[in-house]
Amino acid sequence: MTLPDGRSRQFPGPITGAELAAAIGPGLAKAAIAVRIDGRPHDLATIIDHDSTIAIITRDMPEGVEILRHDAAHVMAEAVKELYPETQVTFGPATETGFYYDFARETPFTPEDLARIEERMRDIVKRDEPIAREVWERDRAVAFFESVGERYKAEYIGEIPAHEEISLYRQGDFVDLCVGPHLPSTGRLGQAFKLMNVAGAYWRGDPNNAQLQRVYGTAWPNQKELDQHLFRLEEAERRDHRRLGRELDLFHLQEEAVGSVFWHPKGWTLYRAIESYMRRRLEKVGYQEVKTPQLLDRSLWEASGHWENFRENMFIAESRDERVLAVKPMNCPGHVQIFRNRLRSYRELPLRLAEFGSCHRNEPSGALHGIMRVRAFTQDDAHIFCTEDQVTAEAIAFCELLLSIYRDFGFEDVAIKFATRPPVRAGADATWDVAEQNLEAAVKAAGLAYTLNPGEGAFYGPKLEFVLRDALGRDWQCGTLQLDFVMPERLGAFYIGEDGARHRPVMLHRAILGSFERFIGILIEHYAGNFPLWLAPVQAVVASITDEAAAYADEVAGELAAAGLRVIADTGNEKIGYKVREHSLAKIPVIIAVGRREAEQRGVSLRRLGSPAQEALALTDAVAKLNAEAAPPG
RNA sequence: GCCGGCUUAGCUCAGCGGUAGAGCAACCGCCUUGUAAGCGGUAGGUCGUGUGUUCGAUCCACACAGCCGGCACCA
Repeated sequence: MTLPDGRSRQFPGPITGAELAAAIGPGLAKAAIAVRIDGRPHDLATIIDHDSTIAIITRDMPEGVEILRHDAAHVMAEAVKELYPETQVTFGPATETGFYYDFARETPFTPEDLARIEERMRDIVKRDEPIAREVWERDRAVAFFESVGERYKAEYIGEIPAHEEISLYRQGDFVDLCVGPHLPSTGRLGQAFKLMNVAGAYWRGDPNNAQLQRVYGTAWPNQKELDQHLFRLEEAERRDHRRLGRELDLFHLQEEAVGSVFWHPKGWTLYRAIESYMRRRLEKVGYQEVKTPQLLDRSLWEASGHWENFRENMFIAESRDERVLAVKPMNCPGHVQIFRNRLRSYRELPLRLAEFGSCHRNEPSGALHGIMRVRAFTQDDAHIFCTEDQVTAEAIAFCELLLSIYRDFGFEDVAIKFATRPPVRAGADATWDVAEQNLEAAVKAAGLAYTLNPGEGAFYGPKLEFVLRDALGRDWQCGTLQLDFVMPERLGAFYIGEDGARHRPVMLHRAILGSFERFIGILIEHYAGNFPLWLAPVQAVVASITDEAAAYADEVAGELAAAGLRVIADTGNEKIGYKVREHSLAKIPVIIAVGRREAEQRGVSLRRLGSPAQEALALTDAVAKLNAEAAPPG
């Protein structure tokens, strides 16, 4: 047996994973929950009867935690079957932070049911029931599950490929179809789990199927990690952009404009700070800003293919002469109109048209979420018209721009996904071959690592999806780069080449922030509302300590404002401690206190959000210093 | 859109078949203040909307809307 450290051990005959772990050491035997044999995970009870590469999987390894969570799902299913025998079990996998199990049941589970189920799960863990794997003959397994009324399980067996084993796992009186591996016994799960909530979920993810009851839980190797996870959830709640949006007076939402944001002065200041930053970054690298109509005739959407693919999600309007118009759900057809409005020469390529494009999409009501998923939003959209030869250079330049901009917003960790042709699409397969090859070559040329996201491309082309990781470790897909050979053809875009003939341009659809609304939501949560100085809606407050200093406070605020800072004066009749608290809660980055002393010396006392330290400065120095600090990056 | 839950003052939340309460915020006054809550007072609600049951509904039932958690969707 070859072990992970490269050493090998000899055994006289076949041995189980558990015995192997025990042979290595008692500590390992205790922590062991499964064994990896020649790269594949198995139960500890698996008999190893040939020379193999072996690794013991312990409960603190990522692979081990996944098994633990999968077992938690099984224990939950056992608990549910004991408490509610009429319930059918379906699927119950591990997730990122826990597990779920989908149950088929007439009456939905209530929160009280969850408490009962969780209690019973703890009993089952205490019972420490052995978990045993059995391989069954296919027909017998189907007959068995049908006989016990588990129709979903029986149906699923029929879809397991013929060459695969049908394995069942038995714990106590509960038997479940499962590939495993699993723990040796229910006691090994431990008690560091918790049921979280119930939700509806379609059988096999298909809305045409029955809706099942999905019970979510979280599970960890030990209580400490469970507690940490629950604390992270609380932290996420504290940072929730809907909560901070209200507390910081950034925006609100209301029934009369579902899915649209009412931006308040502070929120709009933040929005404009981001917009002007983006505008400057784009101009520097050769984009030209445009603005295209909100309403465009139906015929254009038919030509682009959007009418066919997204009709249900478009807002439709009618003009008085009975033309049918759609409120634009995206900007590309508009940009193509600008491109094809006159003859274009190859000398103009690459032509980069950018728009802070205000779009409307009639999203299903259940999809809406704060300002992250809305019906009215603005994209930092642009379309690059270029030749096939220019694709790689444009793609590399775009990736560099995107990563640099993400860094400026405090996102260092960015993953890339490569999304290939979807099942329903426009354009010939040969066109897709070329597009996918080009995009793959481009991302490789940019020297960036990516993972494949098969079948997730846009209907007109493959795409790169840029996923950033926030301060809480959550992933958000924001940027995109899409390579499109289809739209230029459908909308009749061409340019005159060096040879004097007409050629089709390639179109790159690209966005960095995605939507302003969503990106601002992400920023709020990433920074927990503590924006860096250049983004803070109010950058500084000048608070007077006594009435005597009020006039001077106004003067200081005036000087800072004249230097271009966003500043307010607080000359109200409150103690300085009260003012510091109020403005700290409002997350204003700089609080400047001025009393009689400062007024006499023309100085300020400066304090940063989150720190009790005070800094005494001359007014002129403070203005220069803050002004320099508040300069946007890039 | 689907499943489930929720909806009481600006916010956070009590409450109950006999038409409502707290804290914070707001407003007014006193205090003239030195770095995360000084003190006192005042005002504030068609209990999401509609229909029904009832002598009487914020409370019970039904419908609708919005929101929340998921699912599905995301050009």
